[in-house]
Amino acid sequence: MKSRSTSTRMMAKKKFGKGVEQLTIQSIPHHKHSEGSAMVWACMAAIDTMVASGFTVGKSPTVHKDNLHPCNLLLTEDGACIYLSSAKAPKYTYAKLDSLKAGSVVNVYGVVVFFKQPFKSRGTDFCSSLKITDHSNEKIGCTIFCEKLEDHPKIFRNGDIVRMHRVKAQVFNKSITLVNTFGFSVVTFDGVKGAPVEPRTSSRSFHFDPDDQRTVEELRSWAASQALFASVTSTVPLSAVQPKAYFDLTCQLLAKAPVDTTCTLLRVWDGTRCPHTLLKVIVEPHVTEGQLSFSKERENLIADVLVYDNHVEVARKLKPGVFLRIYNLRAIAGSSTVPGLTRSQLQVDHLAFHLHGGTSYGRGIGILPDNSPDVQELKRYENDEEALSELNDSDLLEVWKTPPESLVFNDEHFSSVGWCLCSERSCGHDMQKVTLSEVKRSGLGRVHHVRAQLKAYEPHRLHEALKLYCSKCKSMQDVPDDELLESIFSEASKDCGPCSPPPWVLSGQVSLPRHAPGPSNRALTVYLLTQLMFEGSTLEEMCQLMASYQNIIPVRASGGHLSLFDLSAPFLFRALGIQPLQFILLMKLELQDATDTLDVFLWRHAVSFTFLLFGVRWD
DNA sequence: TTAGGGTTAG
Repeated sequence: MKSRSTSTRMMAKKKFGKGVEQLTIQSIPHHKHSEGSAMVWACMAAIDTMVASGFTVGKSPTVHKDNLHPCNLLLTEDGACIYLSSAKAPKYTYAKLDSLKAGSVVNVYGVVVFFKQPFKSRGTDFCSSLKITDHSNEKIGCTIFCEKLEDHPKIFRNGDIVRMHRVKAQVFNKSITLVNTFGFSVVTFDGVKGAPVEPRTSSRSFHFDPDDQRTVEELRSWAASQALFASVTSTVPLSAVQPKAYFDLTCQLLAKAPVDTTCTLLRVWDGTRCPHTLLKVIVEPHVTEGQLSFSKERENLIADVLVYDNHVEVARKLKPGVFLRIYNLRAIAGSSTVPGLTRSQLQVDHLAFHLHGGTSYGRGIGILPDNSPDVQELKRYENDEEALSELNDSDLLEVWKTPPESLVFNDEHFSSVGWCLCSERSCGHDMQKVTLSEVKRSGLGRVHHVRAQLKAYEPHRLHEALKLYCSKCKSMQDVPDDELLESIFSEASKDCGPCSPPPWVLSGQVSLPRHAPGPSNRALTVYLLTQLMFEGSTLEEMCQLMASYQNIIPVRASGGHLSLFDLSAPFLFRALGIQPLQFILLMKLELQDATDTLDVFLWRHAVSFTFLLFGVRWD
């Protein structure tokens, strides 16, 4: 076996995988050399060329056991060499998507504008369906059949960039489509401009040179300038979920349990708190995989997701702890369609999450690798929540973690003082970043991504971020301290004088006790109004009573005495139009970039995360 | 071979 043609013919007897021809290389002691030396030329999947010289060809002693090639290459100790011919690696050329000819096998680059996670076909393979585009603006559908999931494109979001080798152009419904063919391989890249160009692939080796780097960066830049994704779904955290909406959820799986043959429960969280009350599904503890129960604080952050039909098989393979993106998840409020599963009938108005059967609109479950930027971001949120839980003893924190319900800011109020209001909104991370001056020019009600430098922020102490907010008139004020309270009373005392009280109020005079501070013999005007104090009522009952009575105060029996609830309990003085104030957290950031500066308000959870981020004092 | 994007109806 001295010639290249001989060796090539020999290797063709056996194939391993698709297009890979292989001989085993063994090292043996010098005295066992046999059958002369050989120079062998091998081509592995037409990618890497290897030249091996000074080897001995021998019969494989294990051919009947391993069913591999009948010959071995035996490595001698006298100058045998292997030449890995990276310089001779074929130079790939890539077809533009508007130049595809039916029947041709090509290599292509493209920006993903639609994709489905691999799903089981009716045949032997998993099937990936995607649509890609490039500078030509042609959009080409692609169908990838591979038996192994790891051979499929690792696409996580629209905008990702794929490079495919050896796909065949076919005509279907008068349009060109691409289907994988013999020797197919695919590599995927993050589509975010400026992100590292790191290939996602399970291949042990693949071709990548500076031209590829340039191509990826050019496609990123081009895609950023195009409106490519008119997608109806987007990645939304639990804190921004809207009932009835379809959305993509990036989350961590905490536990799972089969519900029946067509439905599996996934218990997930993303570190954010959904403002809606979430439906909780009952399952038998012995069928639950993962943690069975959680603290009350954590439970409030966990979403129960019901996945159906074809997704049950995918869910079966998931391990608790894994990071997921659930595509085309649906939030449904008022659901009573989980028979026998709800903990009580009171859950009928709670928010349920369903991953319906089928793959329409990319519906499916994808596993995110731990090193993906999305997972890193998720971990930051989750860690923040962990930190908050540990500090749960603080009264202040309790107030902080109890955001008022239905808190709605009035945009006009803030725009009138020239400040930009950043309310809690969802935004896809594939949004293009804009400059601060563009934000200022774009008007109210828009959602933006900006990258800017923090110039200043206030307050510097957490307790100063706590404000009192009126949901009725939208006003906001500092929490009064003793000094402020004193000045409020002092100011009000100057306005004392005769007035006409409402007819349902009794009025009179009382003398201050002799030992009271201030001038002696002072008399104060008093007004008496009827108040109802209720003991033992539920919140719901209190709310019902408020519709019928003017003034209501909830009370309790404490140590044999009548006492008030703590200040967080609602009370009502409708007679004088009093509206209980709510605690909120507010923080102001001053941002700057090359184009402008911008004052930004953060509120609710955004403040807590920012304080943690800045290491601001908690006292 | 398979699928060939375009919502379950729990």
